[in-house]
Amino acid sequence: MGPSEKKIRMTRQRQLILNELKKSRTHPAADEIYQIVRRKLPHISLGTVYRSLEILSQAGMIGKLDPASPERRFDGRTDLHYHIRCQKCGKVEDVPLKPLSQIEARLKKKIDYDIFGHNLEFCGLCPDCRNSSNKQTGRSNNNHRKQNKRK
Amino acid sequence: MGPSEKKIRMTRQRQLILNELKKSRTHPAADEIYQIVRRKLPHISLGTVYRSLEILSQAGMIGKLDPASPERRFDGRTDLHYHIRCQKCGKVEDVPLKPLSQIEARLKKKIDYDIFGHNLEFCGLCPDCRNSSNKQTGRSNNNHRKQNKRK
DNA sequence: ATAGTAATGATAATTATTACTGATTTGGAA
DNA sequence: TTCCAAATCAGTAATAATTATCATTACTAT
Repeated sequence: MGPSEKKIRMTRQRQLILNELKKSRTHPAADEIYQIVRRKLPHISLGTVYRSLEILSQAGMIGKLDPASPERRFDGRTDLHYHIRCQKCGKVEDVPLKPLSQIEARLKKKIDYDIFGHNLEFCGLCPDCRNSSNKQTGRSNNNHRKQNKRK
Repeated sequence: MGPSEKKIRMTRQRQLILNELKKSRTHPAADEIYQIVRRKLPHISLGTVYRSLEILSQAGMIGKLDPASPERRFDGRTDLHYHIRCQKCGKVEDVPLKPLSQIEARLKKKIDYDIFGHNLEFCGLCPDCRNSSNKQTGRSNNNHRKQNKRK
């Protein structure tokens, strides 16, 4: 279904991580999963957990809550609007869609939360990146990482 | 408008950061803003940039693209669904809303991107947190930070 | 002007994540 | 089965983004 699904080797570690994640309803972070799986597999390494989560999510077997960039971004606009992020170059652009003005009220009727706002972000491939290399390399395409040359 | 707006002191640094952010259409990260503003204020510190961005966003004068938690979270569900995150305790829950099945097609008509998916997240206060302390302390309420006791 | 508070710059510390290394496991072909 | 190359592992070091600390400087309101 996703664009980059591969057949992966299902090791004991990956199977266990996958099972625990399927059981859980709490959307755990890597370290929480690590704490859980090490109860059954005490020698598992945190690195393995990170790698497995990445592999499983690339295979479409689990979801990432934040498929976004590693650094936080800011916005001069304060009116409600939405964004699209290019999977390849990481660029973020505003999107010409009207705000979903009803959606918070609709949700409010269904759950007992105070609701302050919402965020909608699209994920895609920008025209530049599509044209520059039509065929993707097959590898993950989050090659946009900063280098924080601290002097 | 937002829940936690305060009158803040508008220093030269904050004014400059705000101006540059208003000018920009690229949703820059802290370090990019730092690179820009230091051209006009060469002695500004990166820490000041981070602090100012946080302050300005709390005052509702700028937006954060990712008001989310610092760690990436994973999900056993792979079908399209949405989440709400409690501002106070950081908990994330699934939300009983049908997927916005048309919205990607609607956007596709307006922009020249390949679109792969979208993410919708609500921001709120869960019943537990609302009831445990009705009055907020006035300070920022992202007190949910991990400690990664490495060993 | 002075006192008190808040913000700054410089730097250190923390946290989440990724990269590296050599050992181990895996699945397919002979 | 047995061998082998490739994939994966555990353990650890390194990196990147962010936050904390702290002494100094700049505002603000008396």
